[in-house]
Amino acid sequence: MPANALDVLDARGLISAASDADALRRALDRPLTFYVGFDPTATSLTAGHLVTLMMAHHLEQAGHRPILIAGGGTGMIGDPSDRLDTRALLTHEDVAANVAAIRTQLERFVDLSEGDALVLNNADWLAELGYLEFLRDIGRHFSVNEMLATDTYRNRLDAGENLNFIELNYRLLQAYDFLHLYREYGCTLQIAGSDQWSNILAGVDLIRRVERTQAFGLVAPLLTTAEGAKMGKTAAGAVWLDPGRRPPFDFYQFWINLADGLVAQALGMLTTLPMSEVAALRDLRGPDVRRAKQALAHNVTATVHGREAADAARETARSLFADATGDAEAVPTTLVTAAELEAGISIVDLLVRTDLAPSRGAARRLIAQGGAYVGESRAADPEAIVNRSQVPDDGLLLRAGRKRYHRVVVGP
RNA sequence: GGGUCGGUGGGUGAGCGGCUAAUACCACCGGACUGUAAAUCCGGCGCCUUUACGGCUACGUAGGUUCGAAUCCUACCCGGCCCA
Repeated sequence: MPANALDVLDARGLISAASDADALRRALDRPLTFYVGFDPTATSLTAGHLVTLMMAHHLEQAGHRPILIAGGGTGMIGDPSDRLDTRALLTHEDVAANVAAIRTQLERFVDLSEGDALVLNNADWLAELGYLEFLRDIGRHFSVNEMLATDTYRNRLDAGENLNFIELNYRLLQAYDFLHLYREYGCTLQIAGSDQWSNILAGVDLIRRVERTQAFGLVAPLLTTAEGAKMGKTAAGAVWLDPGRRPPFDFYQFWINLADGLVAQALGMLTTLPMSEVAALRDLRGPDVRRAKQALAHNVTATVHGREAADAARETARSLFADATGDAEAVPTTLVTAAELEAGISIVDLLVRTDLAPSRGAARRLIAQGGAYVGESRAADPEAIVNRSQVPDDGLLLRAGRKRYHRVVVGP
């Protein structure tokens, strides 16, 4: 008899609230169908989505059926949760493209190849809703007083920010999704991050009122930075799961560079390591915390980008930061044509080309402040030119600051 | 629809005719120290360049007044509050 999924999630620190824990535990004794939604606001998911993806992963492992919703319908609206500003509306085309792109990423976490796991687009049922019908059948179950009393909406009002009608309706649509999935697929559990708690409860309530059935909600704590900000974004941009937007090596490095205080939590929530191993890693102190970070980074990178990419990232990181053995295979690479190199490229241009500097001015600044390296040597002269002869066959390694690396390779 | 207040750089938010590429704080970047961590200290943080008391662009949008405008005027767009 395998452990109850609720206990598995709880042990990993993935539960922040459950709508009726005792009844849910009983329900999880037998296979059930659960769902989790993702807003298609970009062509890639980010590190911030990992928490719910892992929840789904563990539930599936425990024998439950996942339904993953790429929210093409709700994505048209924009979730106001946790935001004080109004979201920009996405076009139909954007949403469709994003949904398609995200779908492939979901497969990393949930096995869609066999069994009856589903990926659905809620636009399929939301788009055909009749307004009058929706108001009459669904809208009547929602109290505006109650909605305005919840943090999500009250914060907006208290802050003197605009809250438009579209956003007020987001909750109804999400609740309707849950109802629809219950009716069509027998889905009785919705999971998400804790910012979705009240939206989920709205769905649970709706199902109870309309179907006279108990459904459940389960939310995970949000991983936050040391400052309490939502994790998953850095100044350099979001931590995309798409290898094209955030190379696996950089993704690995993101986890290595995580603040110590977050490591214990992240090990439980985001890795697939057995809890016995997690417990041991959590006991590490001082410089040894790096070992925990390596385990974290490798495991998460392997989940997202595959074992091979994770191994390569780890080897490269070791050679760059530890022993300087091994090679820098996995460092993000930019191709520069032989012709360009024959003519010579200024170091400033190269820093911009490789995204190590956002502008030429920033590149000059970087050099002036002593933060730019070409190979092993610190670049002192912003006017310096890099020639073909300076680029070895395996590429010229550029460095910005202490730990941002990029390689230049002679291309066609 | 009426009244009123407001829209400034990634965020909060000063400035209210020249001294302002624009105070301050946060975030961020580089250096030192370290454990590829945190804290701390130092420097930086619109774009371009021949790096210069240089050029260009920028304070919701479009015009206007002025030798000179983020700062004044007009119209429009967007938002808060009050009234309907």
